[in-house]
Amino acid sequence: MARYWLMKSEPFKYSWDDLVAEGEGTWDGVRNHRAKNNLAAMKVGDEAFFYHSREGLEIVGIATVSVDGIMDPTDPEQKWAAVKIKPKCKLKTPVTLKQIKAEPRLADCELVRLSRLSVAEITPEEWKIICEMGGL
DNA sequence: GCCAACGTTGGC
DNA sequence: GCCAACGTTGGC
Repeated sequence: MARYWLMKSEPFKYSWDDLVAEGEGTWDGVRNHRAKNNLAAMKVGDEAFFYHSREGLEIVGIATVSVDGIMDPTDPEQKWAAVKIKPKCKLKTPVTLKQIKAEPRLADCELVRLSRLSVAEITPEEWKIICEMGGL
């Protein structure tokens, strides 16, 4: 069964619009073991929220994993994982970090608990709640 | 721009 | 193998 994720990106580096413009993006450059484990656990067809960090601080869209289990092309030692993702749809209304923190049912999610984790897992329940908050 | 949280490094 | 120092990330 498909799992759900949340991927953080700084919009001035790589934004949702960049992903849409390219059609498919490689999620690389992750240098955190926990995030790497999450990346390695992703399978084609899994869905991920696309979150803008540092600026915006909100979930803007949903992407699907199109290629899983690849090596990070930016890593010369080839020990870090990466995946490719494609944009699926935009949220009708972005869900901000503020809203997520204000929602008691989302208090335990990795995004809130581990604010510095760039790739977090989202449970199916949390996924549903955030989708509803985003107007989907 | 600041600072807290976390990960990594290196001396012992 | 412990832990202090340092660097980086990300929310504010």
